[in-house]
Amino acid sequence: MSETALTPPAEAPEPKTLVEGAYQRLRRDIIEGVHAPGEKLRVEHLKDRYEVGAGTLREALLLLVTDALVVTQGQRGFRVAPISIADFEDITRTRVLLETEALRQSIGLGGEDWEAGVVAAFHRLSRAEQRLASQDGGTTQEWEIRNRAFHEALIAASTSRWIRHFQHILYHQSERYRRISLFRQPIERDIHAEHQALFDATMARDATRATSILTEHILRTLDAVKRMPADFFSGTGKR
Amino acid sequence: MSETALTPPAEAPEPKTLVEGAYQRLRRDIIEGVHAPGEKLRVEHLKDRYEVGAGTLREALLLLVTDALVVTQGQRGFRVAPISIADFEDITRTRVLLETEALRQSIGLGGEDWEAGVVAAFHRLSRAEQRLASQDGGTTQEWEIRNRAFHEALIAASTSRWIRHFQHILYHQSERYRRISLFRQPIERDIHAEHQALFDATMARDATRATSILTEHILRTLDAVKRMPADFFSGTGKR
DNA sequence: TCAACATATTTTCTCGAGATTTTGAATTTC
DNA sequence: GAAATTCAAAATCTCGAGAAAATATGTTGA
Repeated sequence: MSETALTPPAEAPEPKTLVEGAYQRLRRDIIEGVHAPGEKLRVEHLKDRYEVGAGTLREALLLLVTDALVVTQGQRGFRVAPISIADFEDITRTRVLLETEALRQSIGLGGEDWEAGVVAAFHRLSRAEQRLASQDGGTTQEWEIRNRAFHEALIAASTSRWIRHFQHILYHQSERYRRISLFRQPIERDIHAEHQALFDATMARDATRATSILTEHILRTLDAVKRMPADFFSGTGKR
Repeated sequence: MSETALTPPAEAPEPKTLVEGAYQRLRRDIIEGVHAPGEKLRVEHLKDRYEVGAGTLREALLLLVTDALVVTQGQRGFRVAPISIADFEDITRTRVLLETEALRQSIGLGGEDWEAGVVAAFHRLSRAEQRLASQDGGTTQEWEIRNRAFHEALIAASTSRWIRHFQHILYHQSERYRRISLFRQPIERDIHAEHQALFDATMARDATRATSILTEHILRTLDAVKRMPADFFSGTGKR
């Protein structure tokens, strides 16, 4: 049994339909910057790249509106959602608000299954970080997936579907920015230390300390992006 | 110049396209319970009612997925999002989390324009409540619209687009439940008193008191729904 | 040289029909 | 009688072409 079978693919829930398939590939391409922020998404053009009909691609784009990765207005087609420092600051602070609340709930309510999930996710992430540090075949994409899995495991025991839903959306959003910041300034060693501290506080059921660490942890990425050249965001995809 | 021209219709931003038109009408029908929670939404059936093509209606349904008023899975079509007491409790508590934070920001940052907006919205709401109390041509729908306008005016000065976005979604959700509770137990006189207290605390820039009142105010609807017969939620639209 | 207008091209939006899949009923088998 | 299988009906998903709108281009006149 392969590893991907044990890990219900957090990213790819097996596309049951052409629309879902196009949706997933489009989403990944937008997050990875293949389609630049603000860029116009012409249906006729894209239907070749993703090998589906025009109507099908339109539906996929409509689904991306749900994730706020694509915007559409009136009769003027689709466009990749623009990015800006102000937007990322907003995303980050809202994420802190939701994710700390969810973590607080998890620590208060989580049972053994939740604990086991956190331990497993932390272990996986740690291994990926080791591999990344030693240049031993570790990929950023692998780390990205396991990082999200860890964050989601932390809040998995939250009773609030809605908080988890919104947190999911915001995580996708910040992924776009994180990718930019990593491009300039590769992963630093102390991210693992942050994760370790977060893990320890969580397992000790110390909600105050855990949420505090989580807040710092999330805000740190904001600082990294803030330090980037300001014109980085206005360069592409206008008009 | 009519009143609706001055008030950029918070509900109907002028459908520029058939999809948007069908989307708006469908959304209203779902919120009003024309399509019961859990009910299957057959495209062939609905395209007659809304007088659009099948593909167009599909796109409208996809847009409703964004608002989480419609759910879709794999190859099994569309369905009105189900409701439950647990879900409403979740919605309400998440709303409290977001809306109090947004109100706190507004009170801290809001300028004269924001104040003027709050005053105007409160005035409109008060008049609607007077009319409703005196049976003088006041409609519940009018009250509903102005109630939302008031709540949105309160947090209009928040810097967070994302919080406002999520709050907007949750408000639509709770509208479905509120409609049910009003059906059983009509508006009580003290709702106006709550609004008055909330208004006063906000204008006094007392963030602590204002958020406290807002929390109570929102939770009160939850209590009303909780007191309803439990089988109210499982009655319709199964399978 | 610039602005305003009219035209042409591109793009979006909309629709109906065909291919797949799911659902439901009837039949068969244990 | 209940479970499994088979077959028919219904519904979803998908596609390409035509109508409407927006954008780009070219022309005319001051």
